[in-house]
Amino acid sequence: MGKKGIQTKGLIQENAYLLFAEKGFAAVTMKDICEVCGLSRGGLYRHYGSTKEIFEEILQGIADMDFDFIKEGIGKEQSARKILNQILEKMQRELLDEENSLSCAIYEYSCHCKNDFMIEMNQRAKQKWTLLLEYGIKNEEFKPVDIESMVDIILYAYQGIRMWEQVIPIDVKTVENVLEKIRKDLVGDYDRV
Amino acid sequence: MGKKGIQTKGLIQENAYLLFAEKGFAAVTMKDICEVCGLSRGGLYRHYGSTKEIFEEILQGIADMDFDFIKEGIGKEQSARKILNQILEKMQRELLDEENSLSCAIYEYSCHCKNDFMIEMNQRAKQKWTLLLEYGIKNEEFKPVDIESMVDIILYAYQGIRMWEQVIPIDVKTVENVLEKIRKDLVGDYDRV
Amino acid sequence: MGKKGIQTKGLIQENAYLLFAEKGFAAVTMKDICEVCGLSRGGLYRHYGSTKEIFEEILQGIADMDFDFIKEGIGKEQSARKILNQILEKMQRELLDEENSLSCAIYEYSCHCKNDFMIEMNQRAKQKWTLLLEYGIKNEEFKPVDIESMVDIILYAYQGIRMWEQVIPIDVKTVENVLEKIRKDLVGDYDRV
Amino acid sequence: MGKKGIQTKGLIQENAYLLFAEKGFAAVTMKDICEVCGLSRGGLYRHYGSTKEIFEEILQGIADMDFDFIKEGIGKEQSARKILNQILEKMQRELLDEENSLSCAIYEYSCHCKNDFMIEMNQRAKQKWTLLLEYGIKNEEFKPVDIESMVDIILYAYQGIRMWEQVIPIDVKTVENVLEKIRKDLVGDYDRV
DNA sequence: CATGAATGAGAGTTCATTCAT
DNA sequence: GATGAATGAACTCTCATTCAT
Repeated sequence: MGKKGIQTKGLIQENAYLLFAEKGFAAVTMKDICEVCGLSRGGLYRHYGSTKEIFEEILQGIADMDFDFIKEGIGKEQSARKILNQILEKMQRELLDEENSLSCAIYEYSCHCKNDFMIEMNQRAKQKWTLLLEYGIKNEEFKPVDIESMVDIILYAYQGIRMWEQVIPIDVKTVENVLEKIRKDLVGDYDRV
Repeated sequence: MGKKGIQTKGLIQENAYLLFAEKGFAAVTMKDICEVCGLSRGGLYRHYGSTKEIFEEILQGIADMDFDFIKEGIGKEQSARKILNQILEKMQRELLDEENSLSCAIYEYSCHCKNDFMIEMNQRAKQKWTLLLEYGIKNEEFKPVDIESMVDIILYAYQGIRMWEQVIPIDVKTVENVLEKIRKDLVGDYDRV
Repeated sequence: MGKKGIQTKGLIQENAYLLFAEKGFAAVTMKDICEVCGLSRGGLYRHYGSTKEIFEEILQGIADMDFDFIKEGIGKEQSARKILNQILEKMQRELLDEENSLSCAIYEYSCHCKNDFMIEMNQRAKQKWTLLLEYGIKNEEFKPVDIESMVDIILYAYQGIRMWEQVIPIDVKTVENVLEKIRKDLVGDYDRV
Repeated sequence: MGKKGIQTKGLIQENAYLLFAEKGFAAVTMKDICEVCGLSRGGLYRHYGSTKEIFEEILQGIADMDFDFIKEGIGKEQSARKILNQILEKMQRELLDEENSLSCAIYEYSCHCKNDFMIEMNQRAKQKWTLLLEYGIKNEEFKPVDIESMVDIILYAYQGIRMWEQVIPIDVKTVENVLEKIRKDLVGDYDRV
């Protein structure tokens, strides 16, 4: 594939992303994508054979950008509380930027095209949180919670909000409530960095 | 509308339910519903003008069957812990019966047809849990948690699982973990009814 | 057919008339007629098998009410000019009451269901005018015009206006122009009754 | 739009014209047009979204070819009588070629899709005739008739025949009668070019 | 007589997909 | 690589028409 081809693929991904964020997965047609990309039918098909294919490449791109700073932080022997705060802040930012969220689309995609993509994503997230909790508890920075339960509730509450905010208006307060409860469950009331 | 008509509407709802549970909302066509109901095109259109219409009637039916036993329980001055256990058991049953869950469909529907239905459902659920927590705390059956945070995390964790179990395999353990954590946060380790 | 049946047929004709006047012939469906009559499908079909059937009965009713006062007038040896004025006034009234005109519908019907109905109507009209012109010329009340040409131009100009007023706004002036020219061609400028 | 597209549009217009002339406006479906054009459904929709759209383009084409030789003739200071004879001959040719007349279709179209197209066509025609009559009277080639009445009767009689010949058989004689009367009203009996 | 449920044919419309240019 | 014309399948929706009640 030449330089031009790669460029066009990039263009397609960018425009398709916005479309998926806006309309979900199933409602987006190849025709729609042609239009937002200013590309002809044949032109699009030269690069991708279906919306599924395009979507999967977008997902792959996202997965690759995942937050690796947990591992990094632990490697650098940073404070567990500091890492926790960073994550919670990142989560908050994401939860409040509902606009450009692919949540709907990802969910629809997953329901329709059963595959292991989501399973992997989920496992990765679980692993990271487990790592962090073990690290924090070992260092006596976190309370000795039941790690498994805690990780489960963190992840599903996060995902729950992430998805429902597409459907019902969720105010900042709710997001703060949930994140704050997580923080308290882990570090108690002592402090807040 | 005669007796026959009501019967047919019921038939349509039952069959459509299964279809929506299986395929989500958007992927179901009027034609599909015709087929599963053994009804002709015109016959179906006699009763419903769109999948949306059918889906909304199904949702309404569900909403009407909502768990009112919280209010009842409080009215009868039952133990808060007993009520809690009942709810948690109900939630568990629902979470483990992923097969017939409309979660996907509801979510898709909500994303595509923005309306107040979900908002109402959410508010109702919040109200009920708030009621229960206030009641339990007042009676000193529950720990004096921050009610708002607790309710938020309960609901979103529940919804998070409910939805993601359509996408990734969730084992019984996870469900138990989450529900158990909720129970512990409220009543501590003392007992389990 | 019982009394009730005749009543219902009358009801159907009245309501269908308005519908045909409003929407033309082809655009009216049996369903539409059911609705305006407040009748069920089966109920309507008991009386008429198609819109064509209904329309033809309506037309028959109209044809029967045709202006027979030309013959009457001549029989009573009335003045030809007086009869002419009566007819022209009647035509004017009809041309100005475009609202309830079946023109569109009749035309559509005729185009689609070629039959002799229109031919008969046309011939009858020609006969009557010919009669009147012969009578008037014989009595030296009318100028000695070429009867055939005159009758043709009268009838087609009338029909032309009748139809086009459904499509373009025709002002009173135009109607008066045309009718006045007919009068002048026949009786000259002497007088106006 | 490429060369191929323009070709196809032309093909569609030609074939659709014949269909409209045969069946009127409303009775023609997109499917019918597909068939006569030997085009697939999607292929037709590529170019036109509805029969209305196609019909309007055909009408536009006709309007553009309108008889401009009145203006030309006057510009070249031709004899008014000569111009009149040309027009009358053209009208006669049109009135006798009922086969390919869009009259029915235009009328139906106008009844159903009220718009200014017909009004414009009508005004244009009136203007031209008025121009000619003024010119002829000024040059003392025509009798000093009342221009407005005369124009009205000419146009509506013409339209009347044009439309009714779709419905009732009109013989050559009738057409000649009407046109001859117009000629006589204007130039008298002196001569015939 | 009248109702309204049901059938089935057919029109409108939209797309994924292919292909000549 | 890219264009846009064309195909054909699938879906939505509307009716004429029938029939059990």
